[in-house]
Amino acid sequence: MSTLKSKILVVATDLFQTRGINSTGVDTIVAVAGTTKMTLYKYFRSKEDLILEVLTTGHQDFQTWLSDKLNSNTKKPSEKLQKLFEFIEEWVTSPNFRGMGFIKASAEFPNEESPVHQLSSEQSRQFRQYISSLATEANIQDADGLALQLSLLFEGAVQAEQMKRGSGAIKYAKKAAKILIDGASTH
Amino acid sequence: MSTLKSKILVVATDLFQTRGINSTGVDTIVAVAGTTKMTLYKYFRSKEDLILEVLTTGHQDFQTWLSDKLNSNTKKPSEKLQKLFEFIEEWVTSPNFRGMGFIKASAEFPNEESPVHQLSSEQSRQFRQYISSLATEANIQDADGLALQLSLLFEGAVQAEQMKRGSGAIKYAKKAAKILIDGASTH
DNA sequence: ACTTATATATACAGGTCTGTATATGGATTT
DNA sequence: AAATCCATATACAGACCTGTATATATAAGT
Repeated sequence: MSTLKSKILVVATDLFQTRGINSTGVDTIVAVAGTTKMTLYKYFRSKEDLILEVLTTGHQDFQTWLSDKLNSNTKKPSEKLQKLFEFIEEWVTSPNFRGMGFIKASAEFPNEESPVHQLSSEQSRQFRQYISSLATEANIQDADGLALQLSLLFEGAVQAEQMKRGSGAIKYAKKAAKILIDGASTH
Repeated sequence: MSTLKSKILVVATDLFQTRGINSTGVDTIVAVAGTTKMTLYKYFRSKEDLILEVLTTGHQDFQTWLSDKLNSNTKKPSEKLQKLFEFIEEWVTSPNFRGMGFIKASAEFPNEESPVHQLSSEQSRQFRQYISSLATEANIQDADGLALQLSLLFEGAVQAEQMKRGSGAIKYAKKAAKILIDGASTH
């Protein structure tokens, strides 16, 4: 991938999170990225295309990072679920944390027919599915139910952390997750 | 309050939730409300003022509805916390549910210096504080901690329900809340 | 040296947005 | 009946937005 294209993606990701998607014009993006609109529209057919690609790469980066962390630090399948919020905490509290893309995007594009909303919704579903697969590997009966509960905690904590950095929400989310996991394991 | 002013508030509340705040122009609001821009700017100094008032009335309505429900249906303080998610479920699944204002607003106005963001953040804090007071009345030790966890579940569920109506997220949030409350009560 | 690809600089068309200015229509009050 | 208030209708200024058109520079490959 061209360095300019990835530069635009990085800058857009940052600006979308810190200023909002609709409030960030393409002029601002190219100015910060140190290029021009002509170049941006060479790599992206429209602003909507840019938004979709920002969401896609952001979600891929997160999913890759998370599953790599889980696979390299745990051996038994049952441990992964327990360690999940450890790494989520590490991710949320890292200095370059910029929030979860699909949470903001779905708020700014509430229309269900919007491609941006549809992609956000799909990414949320995928993440829940991933947690559910971890729960299934850990021999938990209602894997989907637990996955939904954990994803609620996750999205709520990210929301809180986006709202106010250093709120400590993720710490209490981690505690709550442990209680819910332990509760679901015994049944 | 003038009927026209309240009509504008009702219409704006609905449009902000269904189309997004920044994507809804004042022209659209007055057209749906059946009035003109001149009237809108008679009652609201600016669009930002309108947004702030929509948030304020929406939050007041919710808080009033919720505490009235809790006060009229429960006697013992310890019951209120248990019944909390019952009524939240009733609210979320009601046909005129339009989401929680401050959750969307904070996503669309991420800049912490923005008055809209500040009000959203304050409303989130107030709601958490209310849950904490319920927990304190129920003799729970770490009332603030439990309140934070419950608010994460709440905001996550509302987020999920905003994303996809009838997702059933609130049902699992209710179950999770019961587990967390019971766990916090015994210690 | 010549061509080709890539990025820049700049301007602009067409649309939408907020907020205001001006003039007019009714209704109520005095 | 006259004056006052309230809402309407319409137009517009100024700013911002996306996306494109045109012309120029720069670098690399043949």
